[in-house]
Amino acid sequence: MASEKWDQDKQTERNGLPSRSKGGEKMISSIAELIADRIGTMPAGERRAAQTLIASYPMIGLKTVAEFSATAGVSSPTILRFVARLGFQNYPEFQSSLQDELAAQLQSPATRTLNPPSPGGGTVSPMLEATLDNMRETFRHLSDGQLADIAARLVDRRGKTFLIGGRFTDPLARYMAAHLAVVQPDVFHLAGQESMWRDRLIDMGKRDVLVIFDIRRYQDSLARFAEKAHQRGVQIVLFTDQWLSPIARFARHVIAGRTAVPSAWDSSAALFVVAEMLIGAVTRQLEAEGAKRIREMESLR
Amino acid sequence: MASEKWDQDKQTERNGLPSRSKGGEKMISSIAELIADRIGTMPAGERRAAQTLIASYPMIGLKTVAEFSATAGVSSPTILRFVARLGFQNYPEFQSSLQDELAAQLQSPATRTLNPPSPGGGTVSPMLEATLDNMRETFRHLSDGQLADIAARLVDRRGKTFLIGGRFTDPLARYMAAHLAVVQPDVFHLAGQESMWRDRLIDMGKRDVLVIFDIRRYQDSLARFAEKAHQRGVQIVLFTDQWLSPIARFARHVIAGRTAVPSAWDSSAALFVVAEMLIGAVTRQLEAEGAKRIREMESLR
DNA sequence: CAAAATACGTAACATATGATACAGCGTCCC
DNA sequence: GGGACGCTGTATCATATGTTACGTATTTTG
Repeated sequence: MASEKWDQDKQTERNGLPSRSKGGEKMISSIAELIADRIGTMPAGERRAAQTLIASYPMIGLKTVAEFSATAGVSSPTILRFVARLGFQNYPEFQSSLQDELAAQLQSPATRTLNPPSPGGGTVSPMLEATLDNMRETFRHLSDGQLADIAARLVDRRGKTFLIGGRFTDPLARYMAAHLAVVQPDVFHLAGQESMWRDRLIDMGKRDVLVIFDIRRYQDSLARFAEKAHQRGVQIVLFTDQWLSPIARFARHVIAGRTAVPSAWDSSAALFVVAEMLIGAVTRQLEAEGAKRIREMESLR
Repeated sequence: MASEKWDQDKQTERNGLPSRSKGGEKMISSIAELIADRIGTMPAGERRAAQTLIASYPMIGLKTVAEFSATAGVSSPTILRFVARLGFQNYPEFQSSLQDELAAQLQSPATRTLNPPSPGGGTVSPMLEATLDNMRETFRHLSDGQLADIAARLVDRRGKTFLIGGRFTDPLARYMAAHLAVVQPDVFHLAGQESMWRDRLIDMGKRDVLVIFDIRRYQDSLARFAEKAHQRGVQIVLFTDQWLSPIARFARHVIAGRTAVPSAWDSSAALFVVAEMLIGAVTRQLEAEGAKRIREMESLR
């Protein structure tokens, strides 16, 4: 009776990561980091391979060399040179390493939740941390109800929607306008000279909504504009920072986002996220009509 | 754009699970369930294979038939009969299916976390969760070093900086341009008609940097532009999504942000945050000169 | 208990897959 | 502007890998 080992294969003395021998260097604990570390020293083709792998990490690396090379748009040998440069003896060894890493990840979902404790030198991590905190804080003070109200106001299509922003926040207004305009008519982004938008005031009335982005340092021109719009009965939705732009006084809805980050600039990321959610909420509510509209629009392109 | 399922992975028409043809039967959505369903009807050897796979699911299934058979203590043909009984045509097909399953899991970490749907049928929270996850994921694959490299490239002021974006991402380009233009000269945002920017190509050369934002659906016009710029030796920095815009091919640096959220739209929030960090990094490096410049600018206002 | 059917492993086979040699091309440097 | 170097793709090669055929062992059934 064959009590021996079956297809006994040479029992892979599975190596972990390739030798990062020297002391004093930074700790490399995953292939992704290894790549990030060396991507700077790679030639163009291999860098494409690296980027492709990182983009859908690590799945591509588990497929065959041929598939990998195809998605990366390079030849097979380039892929092999790439893994060789990472320090692996051959492709299967590289794949094994990826699998081990995956296995470890799957077993401890905890490690997925947050980044490695962020080494001291990291100039990025503190900023990322701050940004994430900002978002949590922003949403702690922002209920679903409020967002739903605003979304409802934007959906209620008896009037028009105008959007405008300040020096650095105008792109947010544009971003929101670009999306809203797809799902509903009468969405206008106010750009250009102050005199330009002031003239649009004449088109605005009670049933219209004006979305304003204004963070420090608040711009007088925006405040003036907001006041006039308010006088005409326009409903104002204000995106501002935690210190509240003076426009808050005229606004029907105020969204106060946290903006503090360890940088010379304030961060608009939290406001950006709120804007995206509003876009999402509006789109969802318009699903029925919106779908038709979107199809029409597609056929026009 | 709109109306696609949000975590929909482009490629892989790859057969999902084997034919669970009949209606009325219980839904099988993973290979693990499929096995649990059929393990009762399997002969001894295949059952050992099944148990082995379940025990360290799904890693063993990604290895070779030989390794699988060895760990299960059966012969290779038994493994093959096992996967055949599950309904797969051959072993590679079985592996692909496992990989797809894994990829789906990895891409929506939110679902792993098993968060209670949050009070009030909140439409907001899942989106916030997804957004935060996107950021964590994005930065997991993005090292300080890479950002520093790109920042250095932007700081190295022997050339000009051009920024451009797609239909919905152009505001990001604007946002970044607005900030960079404050701390350094020769920053240009390319807007308007395609013909407008194409004419600017003539000003671009080896020492210049072109920052492009391009996410699904990728715009041909941007790709054409990128290619021409690349031919002129312009250094391209690409902000894209995890599926990589075709422009990645020409890019010197690629930043792949996660964009999947439970909404009809893709989210650019992660890219926005990266952009802010880049702005911060550049500003920091230019501190000395920058401070002077900013003071000058202040006095001009 | 005998005979048939099923299950399983051994060994040979075909091929998909990774590895290598080499030549063309672009780039950098002198 | 010319020569050397390095990078990349094509074509070829070796082999690891999945697959199949077949004979033996085991279980099932009348």
